[in-house]
Amino acid sequence: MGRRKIEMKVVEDSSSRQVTFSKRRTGLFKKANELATLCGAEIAVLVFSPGGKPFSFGHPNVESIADRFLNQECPKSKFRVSKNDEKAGRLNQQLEDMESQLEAEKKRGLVLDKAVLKAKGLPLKGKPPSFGELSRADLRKMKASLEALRENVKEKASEMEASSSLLLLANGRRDSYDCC
Amino acid sequence: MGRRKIEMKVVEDSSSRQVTFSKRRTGLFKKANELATLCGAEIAVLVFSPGGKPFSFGHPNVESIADRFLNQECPKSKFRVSKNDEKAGRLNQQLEDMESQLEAEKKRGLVLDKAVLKAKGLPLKGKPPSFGELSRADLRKMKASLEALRENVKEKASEMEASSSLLLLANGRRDSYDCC
DNA sequence: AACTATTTATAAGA
DNA sequence: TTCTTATAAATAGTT
Repeated sequence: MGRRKIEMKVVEDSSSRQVTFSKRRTGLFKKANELATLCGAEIAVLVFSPGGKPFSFGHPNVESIADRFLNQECPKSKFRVSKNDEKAGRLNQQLEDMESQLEAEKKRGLVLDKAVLKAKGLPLKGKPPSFGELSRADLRKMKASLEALRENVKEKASEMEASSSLLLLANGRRDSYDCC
Repeated sequence: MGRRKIEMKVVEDSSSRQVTFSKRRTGLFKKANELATLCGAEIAVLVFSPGGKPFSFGHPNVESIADRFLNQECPKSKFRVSKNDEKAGRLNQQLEDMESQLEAEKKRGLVLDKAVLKAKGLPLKGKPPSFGELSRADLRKMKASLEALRENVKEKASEMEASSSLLLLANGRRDSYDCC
């Protein structure tokens, strides 16, 4: 879609590849956002750049979508690639509200308030850890999340939601210790 | 992108919305595939249609992406928690210092005050720590995190969000073994 | 980061 | 639904 048509194969030049990645990732997230907005669809996009850096987009948020998929595709199939599952779920449509809220926050340039508030309330929902070992794992996550925050706090509105997910995980996932 | 430009708001007509969803979902997956192909990126896209039907795209597949995350984002070597170093009281004081420092950063355009307040309250607010060990660990973590925050609060947040997303997915998978 | 020439995606229409 | 086509968007190569 530009001056020339390009072959659909990996871009050899490292520099060009990085540029292409940046442009196309932006485009992909924009498309995802439009689909969510126009159709009231729930969408989550997870991406690892060629350099191994993670990016994501979620509407209304990645976490709920992931949970939803996991819960209904659980029976054996779990996650599969490019399959259209016919199992029906429930349409949750307060997307417009989210949109405008995020838009307002975006203008302020800062969108972590909600993430924080949300994260704050969730730790209580997890199963109470019996031993310090579990909490420590949580805290490790928290540390990681905050370090990430340090590196990266300026963002687009759409990214705020995923942030909350991270904080949520950091604070609430008691069962995550066994992955580290 | 067609005969006419359309408003970026939910398509009211149910039929049209369905058509738009189908077309755009196809387009989104195509874009995701191109990004993966051109840049060697790993991508997962999860979508719930307005009717609640799930669709997904993965390159190479969602699970591998989650696993990849776990392997690189949860190194055991990092974020170790020392057992007993400082007293809770002192940590609290440090947290407060951190808070005021962040307050200064806020004026520079970074709003993390709420994050700090939240973080500060969390350890004390959660389940009453039967073992002081937990509280101290919490505070220690928070302190470290906030120090990091103070250091430098700027970058792209997308990375951390993706991390959370993938973490969630990974955890979700593990959690769902029960019902599979 | 910006800027175009082109290629793509897609809103309407059939 | 699938195809067609006029336009809007995305973006490859360039500055």
